[in-house]
Amino acid sequence: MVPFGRPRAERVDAARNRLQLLQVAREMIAEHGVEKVTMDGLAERAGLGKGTVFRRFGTRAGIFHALLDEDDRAFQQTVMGGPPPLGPGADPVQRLIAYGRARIAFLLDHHAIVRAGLDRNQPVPAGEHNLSRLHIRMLLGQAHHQGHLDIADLDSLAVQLTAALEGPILLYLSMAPSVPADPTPASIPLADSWQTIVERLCRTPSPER
Amino acid sequence: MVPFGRPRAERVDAARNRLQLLQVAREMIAEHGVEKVTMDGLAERAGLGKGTVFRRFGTRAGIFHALLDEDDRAFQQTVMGGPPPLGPGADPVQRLIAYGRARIAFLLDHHAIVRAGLDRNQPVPAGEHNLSRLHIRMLLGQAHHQGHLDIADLDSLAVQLTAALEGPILLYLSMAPSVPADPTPASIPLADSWQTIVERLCRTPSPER
DNA sequence: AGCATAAGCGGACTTTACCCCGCTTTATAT
DNA sequence: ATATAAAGCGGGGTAAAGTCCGCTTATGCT
Repeated sequence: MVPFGRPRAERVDAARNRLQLLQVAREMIAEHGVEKVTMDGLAERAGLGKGTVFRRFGTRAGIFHALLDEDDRAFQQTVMGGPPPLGPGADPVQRLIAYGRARIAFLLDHHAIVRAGLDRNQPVPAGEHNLSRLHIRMLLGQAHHQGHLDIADLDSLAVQLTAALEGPILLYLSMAPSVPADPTPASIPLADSWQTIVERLCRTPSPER
Repeated sequence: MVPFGRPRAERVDAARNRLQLLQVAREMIAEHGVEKVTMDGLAERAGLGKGTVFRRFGTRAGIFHALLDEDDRAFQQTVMGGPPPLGPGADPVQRLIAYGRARIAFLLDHHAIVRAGLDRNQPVPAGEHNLSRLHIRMLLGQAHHQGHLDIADLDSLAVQLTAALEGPILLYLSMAPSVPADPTPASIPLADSWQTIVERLCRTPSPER
């Protein structure tokens, strides 16, 4: 009588609508940019009611959050299962450096959506299970275990490194509507100084720089 | 005919209203918290029109920005002219560490206002003339000049250190409406790992830790 | 197949940030 | 002292986020 464990799978109409809304949202972003995506407009264009949109995503930021999640999954795949140094197998310090470079590129690629996903009520899409923070924390733990690092409070360090990595893009980078062409040039100084920070923090065994 | 240089000083009625609005805003924050400060409510309680509020502050975030500026001035004073190691006179690396500790405490003290001042349109109160970034940049320059630091791109490094310092509070720290009592305990791990980062980045001459 | 129930749905309603523009007040030049 | 132009002021108007609640539909059980 009470199907306890599972909260009853998502209804098929709900799933269809969710996908539909995400799809329409991407179209609207491609056509007019994130600023022009309104809840009313999205609902109307998808042929649904506004209540439905809010039920699925809770808040405007939630839409962009869901959008980012889709793309993030591919990124996580290469981090968790791809080839070294990004994927497993390489030295943890090398992986940290590679992760930072890849993450900066990813965030710049998606920066419009990332920023639209910020919500001034509620901390950040990232409070507890921020994947960057978790991954950085894990690599710090491994580095520590292998003797590259002798620091006590790895948790706080991970928080601050995550902020150092993502903060510039989330907070400071001009969100000028110009998403001109090549995000790479902007990313290089950030990536280089990320590498510097990591190398100095962890006495890297092979300072090949 | 055209008083070129100066853009004609602020009118006295405007100045009076500005102070009045700031004062009333503080009262409303003290009574019901930042969330309850609405533009209409503020205008009405100050006995002014809504248009006036927007003219003075441009946006809701602008109010909190102005409020923070007032308190920030005192903080800057102690940084620019107070006793070492926060003020001038101490070793730049020691000053960096002291600055981080002081800044974390300041931000936690004001975190409700700080967060209310964030605006999802427009980068951050901080894009170009973020005082933290500027101060950090200056101290890095001094450290470099004194040979504590041999890094090329001090500008990017300053951006990332600023994010490491302020990001956790701006982004990740739970903005739970509970601003319970003593923000200090939360600040200590952050401050300690800030010190760690700075010390490792700059070959501190006297690692007294 | 039929039924009970939880989930989904829609759109009117409320709240709030922000815009606009005609009127008033202040500061300056003569 | 008076004229004039710029700045300030007010409050009604718009748009968009988010809430509510009665109606509809899928789902799982028998």
